[in-house]
Amino acid sequence: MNVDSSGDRPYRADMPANGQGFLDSYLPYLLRQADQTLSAPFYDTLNHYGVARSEWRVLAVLHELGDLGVKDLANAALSPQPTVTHALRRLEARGLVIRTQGTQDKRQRLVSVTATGKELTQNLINQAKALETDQLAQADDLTDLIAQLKSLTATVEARSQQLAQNATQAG
Amino acid sequence: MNVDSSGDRPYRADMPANGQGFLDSYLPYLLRQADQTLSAPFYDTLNHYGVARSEWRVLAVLHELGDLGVKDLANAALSPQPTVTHALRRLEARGLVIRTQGTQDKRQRLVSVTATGKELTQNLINQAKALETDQLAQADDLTDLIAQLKSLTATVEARSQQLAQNATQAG
DNA sequence: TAAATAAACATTCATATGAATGTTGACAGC
DNA sequence: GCTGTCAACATTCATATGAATGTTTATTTA
Repeated sequence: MNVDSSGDRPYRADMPANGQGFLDSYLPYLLRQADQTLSAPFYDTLNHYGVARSEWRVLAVLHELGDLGVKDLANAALSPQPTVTHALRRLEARGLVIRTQGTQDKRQRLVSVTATGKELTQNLINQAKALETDQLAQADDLTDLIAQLKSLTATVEARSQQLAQNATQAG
Repeated sequence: MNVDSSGDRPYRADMPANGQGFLDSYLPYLLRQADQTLSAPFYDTLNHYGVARSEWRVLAVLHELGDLGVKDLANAALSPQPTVTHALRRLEARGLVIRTQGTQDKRQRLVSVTATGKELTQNLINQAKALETDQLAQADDLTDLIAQLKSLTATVEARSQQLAQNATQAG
């Protein structure tokens, strides 16, 4: 594991040599490292637009899935519900989304993106795509990696469900 | 992209169908999703020990690499320097680490883990390993995935360096 | 060597985060 | 139709986070 004391690259580290450590092959570490390395330049973009990361995640999900309730939004945005509610309040204050009362279930709040919000979202997505394209130009083919990530998540998710099931039965 | 409004699984989402969206194949999203799905149970463990995530990252890195200065620590822990300094203050207050003045460079603070800290770290790592083993029991072989992640990070990192280099020359 | 510059770490401070909890509405059993 | 239970979202509040900046020591330059 090489930390590179000299170069000026915050948030990152390489870790080859040093024998077989723990972190060296700890998946969450590697996943987070890859995420940060890929996302770093895009975070500058978000900063430029004054958009928090939680807000970006909400916008991206709404773009992907259309109008959604807060719970589904939180699930898809990989964020806790209160974090999403806070983000929505800020986005609504900026006129980027609107929350309407649910028709069936009056507890629900259906979140939709305004025209302005859609424009901003599209800009952000374009930028994200452009950055990714540039970054991955030199990289190997990724279809395999993507498939493995999805499979991994699905498998672990299923396992977690199974455990929750058992816990419920056991009481 | 299926959000699953019913089941009770915060922080997660599956996203198959719905055609080819953006998020659906956006690597940072998939990486973060995998990370969260894998890490979720371990976060309960951290909670149980009263250890913040940033603190865990610091301890894990120190375990892996031995005594380190704050900057190298921050790099390897994938965290900003102020975050690490805060974490260190808390860890030091709990008697889990100590900071000593650097011998060569008196600006540096060499961070080392106390006996208590090492014990706690070992417990946490054992728990992380146990959880991971259980989670990945059903999963396919991961050596390939790990290699791809490392390669991806290295490639993108190199590209980023290259850009920084050009910027400096141009400046 | 004095001065300017930069590097390592600490500190300040505004803000995002999320755990805990509150509020409102749905829904089951009676 | 009541009553209890649960679900969806909002709110409160203590805390982690990190950008900006300060302080101290190295290092370079004149």
